[in-house]
Amino acid sequence: MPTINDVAKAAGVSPSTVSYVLSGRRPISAGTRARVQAAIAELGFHPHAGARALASAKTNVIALVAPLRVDVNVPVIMQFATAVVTAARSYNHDVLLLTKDEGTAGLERVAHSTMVDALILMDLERDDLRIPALRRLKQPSVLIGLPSDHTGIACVDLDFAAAARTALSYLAGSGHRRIGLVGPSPSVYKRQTTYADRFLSGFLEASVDLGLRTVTHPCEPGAEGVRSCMADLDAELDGITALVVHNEESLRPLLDLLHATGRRVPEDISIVAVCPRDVATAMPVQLTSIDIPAHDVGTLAVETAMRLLDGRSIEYTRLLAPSLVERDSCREISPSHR
Amino acid sequence: MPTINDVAKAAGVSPSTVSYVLSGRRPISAGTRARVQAAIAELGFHPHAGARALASAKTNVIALVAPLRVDVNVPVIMQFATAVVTAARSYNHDVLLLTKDEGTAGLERVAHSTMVDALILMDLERDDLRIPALRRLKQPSVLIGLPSDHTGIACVDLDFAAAARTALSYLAGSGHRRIGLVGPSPSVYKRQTTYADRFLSGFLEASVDLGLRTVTHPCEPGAEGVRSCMADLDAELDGITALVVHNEESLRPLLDLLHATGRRVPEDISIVAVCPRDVATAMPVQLTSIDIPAHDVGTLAVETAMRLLDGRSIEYTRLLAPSLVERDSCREISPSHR
DNA sequence: AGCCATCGTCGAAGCGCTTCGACGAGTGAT
DNA sequence: ATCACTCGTCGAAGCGCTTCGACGATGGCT
Repeated sequence: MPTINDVAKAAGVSPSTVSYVLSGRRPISAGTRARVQAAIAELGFHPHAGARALASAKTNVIALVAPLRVDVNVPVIMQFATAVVTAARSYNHDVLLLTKDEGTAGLERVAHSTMVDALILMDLERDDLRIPALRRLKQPSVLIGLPSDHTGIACVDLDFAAAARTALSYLAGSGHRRIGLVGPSPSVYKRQTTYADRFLSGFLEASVDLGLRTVTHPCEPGAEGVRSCMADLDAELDGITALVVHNEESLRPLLDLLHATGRRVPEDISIVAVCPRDVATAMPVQLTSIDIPAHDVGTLAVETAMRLLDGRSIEYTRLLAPSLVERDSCREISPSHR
Repeated sequence: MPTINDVAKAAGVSPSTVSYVLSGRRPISAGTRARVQAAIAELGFHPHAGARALASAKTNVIALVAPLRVDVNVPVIMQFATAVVTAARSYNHDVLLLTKDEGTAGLERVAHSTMVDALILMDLERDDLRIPALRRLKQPSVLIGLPSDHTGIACVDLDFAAAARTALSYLAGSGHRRIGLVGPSPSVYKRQTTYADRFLSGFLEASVDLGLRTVTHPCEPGAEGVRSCMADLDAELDGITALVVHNEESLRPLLDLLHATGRRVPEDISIVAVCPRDVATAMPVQLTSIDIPAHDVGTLAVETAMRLLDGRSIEYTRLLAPSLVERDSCREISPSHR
């Protein structure tokens, strides 16, 4: 492996000049620059990352802390990760992948040993223990999610409350008055993942504002979970004409159940799903849905981290506006039936 | 951030002694060790990763190159990644996540700049362009997959040929004589992902050996793809009594189709799936399946990398034996019907 | 008693890069 | 012609760690 000294000799300049060519931090004449670049190319020189980190106090690496359980929301996690890696690369950074399992200790390990310049975390809980730890780090962090006490920490997420409102006002606009919410699984609530709460409160508020009769229920995974969730919803409110489904995993079994029980979508019951676009379109009925913009959120998280790193101003809380796409799972209720 | 010098002063020893306490490479008296450790704890000292990498020529980081497209096999990718990260941590290593999109350039970048000690790649193609590049790196690499020319490079994977044989001989053992293969999507074949080929040739060989009538077809994703795949299979061979499905995405639509066309599983048609356990059990009919042991493969890949790193011997090609788990999607054909 | 190993510790030399201050050579204004 | 800059380059210091050789102190042998 050639070093910067080898390059310097080959180009007939000093090592510092090579460094300045690389970084552009000082003016270098066109001729010198060309010679240096030629030498770099010829020798196949790549600066040693460790040496660089040591001398410059920057690693050009960001940590991504992901929940690598298999249980939850795998495709969404994957989309976040993809977006983060891609965006990071576009800023000439790499991504160190940590599991949420390592908890606070993992964050401190990579931060204290100066392996990363910044951290991006996903799957935050309401009172996430990692937050106080994050505050103590010298590296900035960006959260994908919105825990309760996030003062001074950058947060990026879909505006789930607005998403719930959007879903309801869309349905209300089509004449629906009796609407059920198929929520995430109880374990998501138990884990206090905040998007569940935010969606739920948005849902409840909007249902008051719009004067709707609504009923909500978490939904265990699997066919049995869906069956009992639907049974509960139906028991608590009859004449339900629409469902809002905030539970990717249950979408499929739910459609199966409705089919099996002879409730046609959208003729007998309308559905608005909250899920990634491709999940909505992979169903036998193309679902009208509110997208979870994982790509945008991931990209924005990286962008925010970069701004933080070079001291530019940021908005500490960025909740992306939901967008609803109409497909084939909703129908208008004619005024006579309202 | 305290440095090793601060620790040395606090403990009243030289920096090198601290280093030896940390690394254990030279004997240190119990008393000294205790004082040093106390100083480390008190100051909250964490060695600077860059400095370490520079001085020791080791980063304790391995690269994981994953296909971060959304299109293929997301849960399996995720399981590999999880296993790799977890295993790496157990060897005190971290994981740098790269996308396959970066191609050869990405590998060279992280390798030449000494960001990683070893590389693990997944989703290899038959004549993967990255292999020659890998050979030129000073860091060792481990492949999850089995490209055609892999001499001198460690490979780990499920033995897909054996998996196909296992599936067929299981079905043959239950009296099935006419069997269809629902293969991966054409794009997987086009990409020359080798597991598809290996499974297919295992399938064809075994069908000859066992004297079966078989027919095979790739399967486009989605309901339409499944429909046309089944139509082709039925057209080319009538009286099919069993299907082997080597296509996770199609499992669900396939079951729907069979249901819709009145073919009951397993009464009218038996199914053996090749997919992760949890996919097999998430279906309305619990599927008899051959597991894709992503966790084992990922762990083994890391283990192999570690052996390579400390110069221990390895087996260059490790194909894990398939294991078939019986569930509810197969039935025995009575001799009179054969 | 004398010798050789071994043990435990230290000092110093790097590892490869960035960055700061310095300095000669141009440039424009006076 | 002179001064004051700016431009382009260099040299050296230093980032925080590992590791090699050296060396005094012990201890087990003969």
